[in-house]
Amino acid sequence: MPKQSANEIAVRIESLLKRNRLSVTDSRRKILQLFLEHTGAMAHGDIEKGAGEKFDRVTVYRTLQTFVDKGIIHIIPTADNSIRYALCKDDCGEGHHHDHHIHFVCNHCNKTYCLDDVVTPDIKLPRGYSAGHVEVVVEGICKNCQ
Amino acid sequence: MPKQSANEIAVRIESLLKRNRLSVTDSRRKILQLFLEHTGAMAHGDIEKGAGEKFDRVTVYRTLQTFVDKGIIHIIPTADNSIRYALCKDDCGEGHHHDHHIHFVCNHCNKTYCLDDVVTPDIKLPRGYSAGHVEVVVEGICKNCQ
DNA sequence: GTAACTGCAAAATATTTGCATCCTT
DNA sequence: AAGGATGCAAATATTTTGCAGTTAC
Repeated sequence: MPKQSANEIAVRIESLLKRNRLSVTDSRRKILQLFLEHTGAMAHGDIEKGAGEKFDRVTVYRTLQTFVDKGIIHIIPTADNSIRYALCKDDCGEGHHHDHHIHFVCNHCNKTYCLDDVVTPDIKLPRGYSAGHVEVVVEGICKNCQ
Repeated sequence: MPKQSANEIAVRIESLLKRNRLSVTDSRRKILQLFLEHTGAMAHGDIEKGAGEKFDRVTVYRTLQTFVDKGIIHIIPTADNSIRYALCKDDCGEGHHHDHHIHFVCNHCNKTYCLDDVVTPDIKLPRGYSAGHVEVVVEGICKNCQ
């Protein structure tokens, strides 16, 4: 991925918001910026802190909820009641997430990654069950912690 | 599965606790009973209510934590911050869970099932990542809701 | 009898809601 | 100007901790 100028990033953020019919506000810009800068997924707390203590916790809750609803970010479930959020690929939209990649949680650095190149497998279910979305979370050691 | 008498169940519960070096107390007995009676996984709230308003919320927290530590139950992550718990197979023990089955959440009845016969797939990770536990949660319509 | 477990109170956290004000369009 | 978004206060809900009393072994 080529390094982007600050300006390119700003444009990208703005277009992402406009495409989703959201007004372009400071908090939304900053939270999206965080997601773009950050490798891996972020928990609510990361976002609150990462944004430079600038805005209210309530705004973070509302902004994340809005982004999930619009398909801008998606939720990665974890076993410890601390869900994490990550950017969706561009083909997600309101009401329809299309994320078919798996997620990876490093046991060492505790980061969560979207492995966009690893597609969720087909799961053969017992008779009578029909599958919708498949969520895969692999836990292990990431490439930076080997 | 043959229907078990109340007595058989009581024996089973007691042996499960003793095998894990836990003292046999009322709350533990009742919570395990709930798990055995209940098809599918339970959230914290289900357990609190299900047990007949009998014991403290704190006891439920502590009991569930103990059971997870001992490998008696396992956690099923969800995307909505409401983790669920389900009984492990008998070969799990303290410090080592061996649950390789997938989980299924029904979008209609909202129950969560352990599909013990469906084994988690092998996931081919990018170079540099090494896999430990793989968690798969499939969302769809269960056999009772078709 | 001793260690382990429970229940209560209270603290610490996390999440949601209402409303007045401010910002984007 | 109008609708949407934010920030603050406060209401709820959730989870954790300390401790004294009770129970299992």
